[in-house]
Amino acid sequence: MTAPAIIDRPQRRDAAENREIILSAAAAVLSINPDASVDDIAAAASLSRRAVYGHFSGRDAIVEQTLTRGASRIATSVASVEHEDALVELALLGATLWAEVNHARALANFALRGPHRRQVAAALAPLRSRLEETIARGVRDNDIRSDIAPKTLARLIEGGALAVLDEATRARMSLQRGHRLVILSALSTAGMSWRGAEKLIDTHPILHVSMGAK
Amino acid sequence: MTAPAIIDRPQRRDAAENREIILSAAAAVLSINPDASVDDIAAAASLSRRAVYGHFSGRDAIVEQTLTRGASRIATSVASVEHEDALVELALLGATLWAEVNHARALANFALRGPHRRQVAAALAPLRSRLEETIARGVRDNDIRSDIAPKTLARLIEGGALAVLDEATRARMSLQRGHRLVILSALSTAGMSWRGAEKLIDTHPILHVSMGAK
DNA sequence: TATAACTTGCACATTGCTGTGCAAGTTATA
DNA sequence: TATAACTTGCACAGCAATGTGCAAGTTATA
Repeated sequence: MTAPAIIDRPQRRDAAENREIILSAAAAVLSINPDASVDDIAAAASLSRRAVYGHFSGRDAIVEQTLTRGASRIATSVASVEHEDALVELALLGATLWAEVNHARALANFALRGPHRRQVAAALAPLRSRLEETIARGVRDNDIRSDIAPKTLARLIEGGALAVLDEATRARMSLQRGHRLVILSALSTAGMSWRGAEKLIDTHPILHVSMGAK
Repeated sequence: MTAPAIIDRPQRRDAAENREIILSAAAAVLSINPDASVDDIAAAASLSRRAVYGHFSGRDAIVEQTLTRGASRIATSVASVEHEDALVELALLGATLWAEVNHARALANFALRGPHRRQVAAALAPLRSRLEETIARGVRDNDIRSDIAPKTLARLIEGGALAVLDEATRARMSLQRGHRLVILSALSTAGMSWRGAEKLIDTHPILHVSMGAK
């Protein structure tokens, strides 16, 4: 016999894939039911519960990873949004959220209740501060309502957007329709009349279907 | 000895009171955390867990009663709302919801997830159909936006209102401020410009502080 | 193709919550 | 004030979910 050398092989490719699959499944399942069990997640990932524990130390770790992941995806998208017109920028922020519906909803489900509140709040901080910034600018430019404090207004726009995301999911809305609806919701809450909002969208090609970045 | 007559005394007054206290506590606790345990509810009611089981057959019964109760309170309030101007009526519906914040939020927490979905949906049906009605009338009168289907719009207004309720609770907003904010949110989502919404409120005393009914 | 990486299924201990029984108190009220 | 109504605390069984160990498979890859 040759030497019984202890060889360390690298992680197998399919294992790494499965890890991703689990996180995707978690995002999908948790966005519907934030109390979903490890078994539920495993089933959605077409893996055994036991295998899941091979990838994550426990349910909390899965939730944590899912949230961190969703938050950073959104943060990244949000960072690249910019426009001279605060209203257009606001609309683009809404569109960004729409592009990440599943992640956004998973986050939203944990934003209020449960022991992950703080973590989620921290993870969403970039989006929120960005939103407040844009709103403050819009108020200065007289484009956005001044009868509600920017901080409060930011929360209301955020809440309204999530309501749209829920309704869009529930009604299996088309991508185009959902895209436009999130934008309309944000602009309306920001103070625009509906005709004004429609017009703004129509006159800015960047707000149409494909949105700016990939 | 006299006859060992088996006497049936009526329920004691404090017991009936305790039942009410439990339901109030449940509404408060469940509006914050829909997964609250029987122990949490008992603690909020300043009673032992065991005593709670003396009043209700189980957690489900408590939840069920709480929801039914909240729904009927809201349904009653909603039924008395009426105004020739659809926009004003919409605003009044919002104010009604505000007057029942705790119950409304408790309901909302169960409207989406869990096995009580159907029950809650059924209980909220009157409010929703009323909302859709009012919206449809507003659209006919050219007072409400026509770019979003009335059914969808109803859901968005509902969602927006709940977002306000959440934010108002979180920020410990004053009654007046919350009242006005819910109305503003509804009118904005309905398509009004913010100046238009402010003006509408100011020109209709019925939309001010004390709202119509008690 | 040999082998380590990975998955699976099962068993098992643990935890937290539900719901019930009972004995010993406390409190409203006939 | 006697007594039934009510509350309390404790013990206990049941259940669902978590997290771990292990033996026997399957699959990627060196």
